Amino acid sequence: MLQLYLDRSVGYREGVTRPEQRRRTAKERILTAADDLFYSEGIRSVGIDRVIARAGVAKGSLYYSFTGKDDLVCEYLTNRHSKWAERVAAGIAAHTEPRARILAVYDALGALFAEPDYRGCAFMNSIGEAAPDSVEAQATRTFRTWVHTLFLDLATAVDVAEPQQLADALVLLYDGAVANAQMDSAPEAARTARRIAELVLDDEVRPSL
Amino acid sequence: MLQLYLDRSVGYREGVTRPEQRRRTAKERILTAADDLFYSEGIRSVGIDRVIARAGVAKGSLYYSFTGKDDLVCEYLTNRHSKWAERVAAGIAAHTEPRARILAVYDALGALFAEPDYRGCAFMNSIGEAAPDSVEAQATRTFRTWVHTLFLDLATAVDVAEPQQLADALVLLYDGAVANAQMDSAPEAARTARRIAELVLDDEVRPSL
DNA sequence: CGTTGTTTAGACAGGACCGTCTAACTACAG
DNA sequence: CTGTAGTTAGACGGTCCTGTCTAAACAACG
Repeated sequence: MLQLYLDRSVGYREGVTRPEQRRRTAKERILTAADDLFYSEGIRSVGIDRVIARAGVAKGSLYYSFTGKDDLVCEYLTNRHSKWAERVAAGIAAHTEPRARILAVYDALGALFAEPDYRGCAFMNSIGEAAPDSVEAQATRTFRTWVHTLFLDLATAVDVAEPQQLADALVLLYDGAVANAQMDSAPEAARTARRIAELVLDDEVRPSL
Repeated sequence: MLQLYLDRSVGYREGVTRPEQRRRTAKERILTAADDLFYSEGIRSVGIDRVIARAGVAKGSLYYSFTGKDDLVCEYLTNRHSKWAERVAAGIAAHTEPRARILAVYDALGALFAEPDYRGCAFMNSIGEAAPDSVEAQATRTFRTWVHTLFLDLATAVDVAEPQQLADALVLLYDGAVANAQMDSAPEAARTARRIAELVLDDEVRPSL
């Protein structure tokens, strides 16, 4: 059940915190603040102090809810993963034909890229400066296996000789769209990827006729 | 002309420094050490002290040759850019037919991915945690314009209705291969990208017949 | 009421990191 | 021989960051 905290904002020295945030738990406020800051400025670039200032929370609350920054980072990435997975699943579920279900992923990318504060894939951004055994690297690995199984499942549903090969191509197009959209601030990359994906599908399906 | 420094390694407390490095200028040693460390562990993850220890050089030498870490980072990225541009240009120059010249870029990627210490695109890695006005961001912007003009030039050489559209697709495949190869440690991504590029070329050229 | 779980403000230690500075030494050019 | 450019070792200050700790308040529940 929801834990409601009464409005204690009266008499508080005001920071960036907006009033609605005040009704939520400290952990929730920390997580949304961390998501904002980590995603827009980078995990290593943002210190604990920035996060708690943004959340309007005491430092003790952070170390009460999380074991440390790594723990917070882990939860940040896990949330990013699950939210995106839900969104993609919803996009896919809107279609029944295997081919349309594949293309729906690129449409989901297009909607993502169109968001004003889009700044690339959180995992791609984190992995560049991360150590191989860091929480970032671990979260990225599970994210990548999700991407691969997603496309392999979708590729297996269409009648094609080598689903793995098709899946590899689709993953590459997915990655290309994401990287392209970030580095060039080019949201139309999703449409380009989708167009090429159709080409690949035509090519993989036709020859078996 | 070359500035030769006599072997002063006698009696030096030994670090990681190998003997051949001792004959080069401090600036050169710093740059190769920085390249090794920045590329393999990330710019922000590697401190000045690590770099000078690896180079076997005094801290003063670094601030004698560079104005600061940013300056070193800038030169590191610039070198990465020019070396890669040379390599790609060499690969392209080996062919005369426009189509083959395009595919040569993906072959160059394949050779790059096959290197044992490949760890992705230095620019993609740096940009994730970089501020919009940082030297990393600036170097990345010039790198990206190089990528775009490269493919646009190549695309214009083939007889196609919309070279820009073809170039966009080729850039996306390039980015996809790079991202894919890094995140999944999958050097075969270059072949996948090449395969799809052939498909795109077939599609863009044929309809005008 | 008292207890337990949650939150606050802030001080503090410890470490990493960047950059400056000094004092001296080496190589080479004039 | 003298001066200049390059180089060295290391100390130092200042900043930032993570994580711990304390003392106190508050909320919910029994």
